[in-house]
Amino acid sequence: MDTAQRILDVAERLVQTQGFNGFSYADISAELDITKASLHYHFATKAALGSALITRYCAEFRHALQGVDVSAADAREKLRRYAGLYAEVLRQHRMCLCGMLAADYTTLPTLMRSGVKEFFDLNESWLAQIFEEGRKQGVLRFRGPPLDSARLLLGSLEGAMLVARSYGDPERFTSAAQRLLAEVSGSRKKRAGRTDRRLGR
Amino acid sequence: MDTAQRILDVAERLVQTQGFNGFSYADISAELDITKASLHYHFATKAALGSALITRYCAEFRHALQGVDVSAADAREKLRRYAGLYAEVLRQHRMCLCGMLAADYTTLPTLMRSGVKEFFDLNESWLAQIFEEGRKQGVLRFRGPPLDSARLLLGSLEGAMLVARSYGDPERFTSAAQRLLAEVSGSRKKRAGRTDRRLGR
DNA sequence: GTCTATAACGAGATAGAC
DNA sequence: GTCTATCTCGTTATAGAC
Repeated sequence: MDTAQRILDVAERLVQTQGFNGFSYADISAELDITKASLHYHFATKAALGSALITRYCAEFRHALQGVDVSAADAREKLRRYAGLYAEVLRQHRMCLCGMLAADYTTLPTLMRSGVKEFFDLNESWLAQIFEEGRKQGVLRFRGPPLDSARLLLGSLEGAMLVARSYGDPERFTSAAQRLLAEVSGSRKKRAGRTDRRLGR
Repeated sequence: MDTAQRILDVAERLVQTQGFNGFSYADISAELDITKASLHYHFATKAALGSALITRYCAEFRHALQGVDVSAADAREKLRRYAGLYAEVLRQHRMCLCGMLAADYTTLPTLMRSGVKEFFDLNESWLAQIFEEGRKQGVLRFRGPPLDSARLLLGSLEGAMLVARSYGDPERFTSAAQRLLAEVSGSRKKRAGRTDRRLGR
């Protein structure tokens, strides 16, 4: 497999678990049995490595969102799958890459800052589109502009991940996510024997 | 003023803006015109400094919550004030101390990890109490156990802060917080000329 | 592409004088 | 309590051989 990709794989996991200031080239070097000097051949600076991480993460996320678009039945189901993407990340004991970088934000090089915002923009515009679509189809009921709901959902899921990970308890996330989806999509039903719909896998 | 407190003040701001791995004793030293060696006199290790930060932050937060308890009229108003506490932190371009430390969680010494969870526990149990009180008084309507609502609100506010801070846009937070409070407290009204209730200050 | 070797610097921390 | 001086180690990054 491509060395650059293997480096990105390890670095990605390290950032998602320890933050951008919580790992070093030495950590990657140790895991891949490649010297630090070789790492610098592939990614000259840590800033370059970080930017590459974000670019790849955005591309993969875009792809995942397209997958949700084509496979989910309606807007409500798309939101469930979207939350499922986050749940899957958390299941690997990771934080969202850009959620983590948002914490490190003020210490990041300019290019990485832009990348983090691009990720959020990408998520917000996709979500806004889903909310708009769901409102039109009558499957989602919510107040205000779709973009507001999109931002609320994005921020809330990031925060739920952040806290849940500290407790090492993914169930904290899925519980919050389910409730959040119900609130934000305007479900009115008060069912006693409620079917516990799972988020993703 | 007490030197130890001045050190804590600077360190607190640095953690809230740059993360625990994003600042050093040298940074504090430069700001206070005190040598690094002197800092070590007050806080022997960075871990000790970190633990002291959390302890003080928890105490101050506990105090703030008591203030909300005695001054706010009803449960709904208490939640608004609670969100206002977060808004005030963000206005200073800071992240919640423990929200930030939650990102650094895996790299923290054990004592600090416990402290972060204590902070979250403190918030959750206070919020759960408010939700329970609000339900009893009939001013809040929500589904499920009060603790679930508490966790949802805590995580969502932390996440909204995290994202809003990246954009340097506190309005992103207040907007999300208002909507969140409406959803989580079960307001049903669809008002056209809605009074825009401010969060705090 | 990968290596050895090393530079240049900053980190957390300590010894001991004042 | 605060200082100077220093230690040790880890950090990002480079030079140059293979």
